[in-house]
Amino acid sequence: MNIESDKQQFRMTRQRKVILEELRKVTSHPTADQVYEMVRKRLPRISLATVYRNLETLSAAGEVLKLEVSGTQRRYDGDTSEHHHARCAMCGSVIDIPAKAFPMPKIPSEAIEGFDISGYRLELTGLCQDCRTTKAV
Amino acid sequence: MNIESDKQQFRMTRQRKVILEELRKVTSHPTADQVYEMVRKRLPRISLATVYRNLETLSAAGEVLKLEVSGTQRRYDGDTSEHHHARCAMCGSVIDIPAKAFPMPKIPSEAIEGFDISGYRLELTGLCQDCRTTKAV
DNA sequence: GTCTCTGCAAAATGTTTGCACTCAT
DNA sequence: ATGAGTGCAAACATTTTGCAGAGAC
Repeated sequence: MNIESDKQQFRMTRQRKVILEELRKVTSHPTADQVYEMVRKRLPRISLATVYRNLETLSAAGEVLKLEVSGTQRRYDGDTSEHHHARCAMCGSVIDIPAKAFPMPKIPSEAIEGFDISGYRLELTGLCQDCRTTKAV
Repeated sequence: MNIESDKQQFRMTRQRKVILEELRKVTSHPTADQVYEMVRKRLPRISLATVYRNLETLSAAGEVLKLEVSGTQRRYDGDTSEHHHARCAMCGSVIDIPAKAFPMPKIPSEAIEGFDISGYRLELTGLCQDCRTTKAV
């Protein structure tokens, strides 16, 4: 096997570049179709399938995070640094929580009950500021 | 409005009873169609829609938990006591982790960055015993 | 008898895939 | 020039819903 064989395989297409740029711009954790709408303003002929494929590719490459939060739709995050997510029970929006605002216990190095833990995913729930100040429903 | 008006509205139909019984029997966090298969052995004519409707009703009533774990399908848990879940990265199975095996920090009473936290959902990831002992893939 | 619940089928939702063409390398 | 990437449409998987009839209360 060639030493060069594991070089960059991804082609930075216009679509991929714009998707990544738009995702990096926002902190709103958009769904695939929200990304589609954002990107469509710059590339009107892009298809939703391309958005899905690129979000998959970019998350596999570690450029964006694929979030598995509550709700029916998957969400994507352009910020790959360590942080938690909080989801508003009322409006469903997802905001970032800095890791140090809610420090997690260390993962035990020994297996818990036969399960070897390597990581965790924490989703906080509650009410966002908007929904709290607009309590009157 | 009548003082009696908020009495029990749920009818304990045969279908609902069997679904609850089957879910209480297992610790495997089955998906809706797995529940369907379990229940079908006792009620061959039940429909998948009825299973979905009853899982919804039972979770709204607090009798079972509707889990929002990673993956494409929703899972249900007949055990409503406090515990975490760990999902095997290899086979996708979900097991229970007792709350005291992985104690969580207290939720700060003050809002974090404008977000009023009321709860959390923790999903541990790693390898289950089966997949660890069968490392050779 | 009333009104919730059921089974069935059809619809809705979110995501993935096959294919011929395009374009980054 | 090559093959990864694209747009389109169609397929797919999961969940929800409309409706007429059944059954719990």
